[in-house]
Amino acid sequence: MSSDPKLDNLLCFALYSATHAFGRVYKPLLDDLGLTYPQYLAMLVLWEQDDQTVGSLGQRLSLESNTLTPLLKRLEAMGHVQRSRDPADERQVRIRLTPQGRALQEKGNAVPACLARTIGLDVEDVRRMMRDIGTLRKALDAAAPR
Amino acid sequence: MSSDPKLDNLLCFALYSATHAFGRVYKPLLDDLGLTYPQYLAMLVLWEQDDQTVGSLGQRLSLESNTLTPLLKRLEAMGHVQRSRDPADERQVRIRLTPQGRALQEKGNAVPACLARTIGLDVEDVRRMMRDIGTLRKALDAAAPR
DNA sequence: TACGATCAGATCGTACGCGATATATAATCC
DNA sequence: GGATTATATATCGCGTACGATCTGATCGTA
Repeated sequence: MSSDPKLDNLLCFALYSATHAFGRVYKPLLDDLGLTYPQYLAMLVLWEQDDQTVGSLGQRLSLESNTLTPLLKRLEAMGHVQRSRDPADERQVRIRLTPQGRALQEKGNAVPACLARTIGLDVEDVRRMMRDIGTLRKALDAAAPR
Repeated sequence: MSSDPKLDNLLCFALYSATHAFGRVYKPLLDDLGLTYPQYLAMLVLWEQDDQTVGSLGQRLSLESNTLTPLLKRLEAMGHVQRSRDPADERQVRIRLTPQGRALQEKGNAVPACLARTIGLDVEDVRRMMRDIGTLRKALDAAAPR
């Protein structure tokens, strides 16, 4: 009834492949900061809102502690964040930016704009894609309940 | 001059996050086939065109031998493909489907349609996203020459 | 033909993602 | 208040991604 699925017809592959391509473009810029892409995302979240738990970071990034804990330990080893148990609830670990981590924000903020210039996308196209991907996200999250 | 970049405004994060969400939806279906998502992509490419080199598979998937070699060895260990040096050019390794690997295609072909039903996306939306992501891909590839 | 350059894969090390499980703390219920 | 359950994070194992490097095969050219 329907023809065989081809790689190039699959939305999932288009996304998968574009995501990796994005990573390759980000790489040289993030090398300047000494961060990997996921580390940069975590720092972005902390720059938006300091002093968060591992859980709230994970919710923001759709990542679990099994991914975040080692990543955050690396950020701590680099001196960008400080990890400490919340005295009020010892189960939680609060992540706080160090002065060094806060200082990195200036360089970090410049990255997306620099990238936008490099890639040179139409603003309206980007807006439309953000909307479409948002719709997709909702459908995907509904299909794979946590 | 411009405000600080926020996670939710970044196209790269939308893509990154949607890609992972897609993976979560694929997981249970691919578990049935005993394949991971990248392994499934490799099989898709081979179902389209059997008897390819590691390099041509890599070009198709935008992956290098450092990723593909172990992945293909796993597919070989599972009995889905056969890896052998090309006698005409011993540098190349040709990947061929085994009867078992070919037999898997029937189940494999059903996956995307099943997924489409589960997610229930509008066909026109998908078409537009494929176009937009194609444009993006070109811009990204131009910005990060191999 | 001989030798340096190039090419195709493979190997190694690091860092994600994530399923499964462990551990410790808090909340709940008799 | 003591046992049970739930919650937050950590640990472990496996499979990608990918930079850097290695190995072996082929090509170019003198």
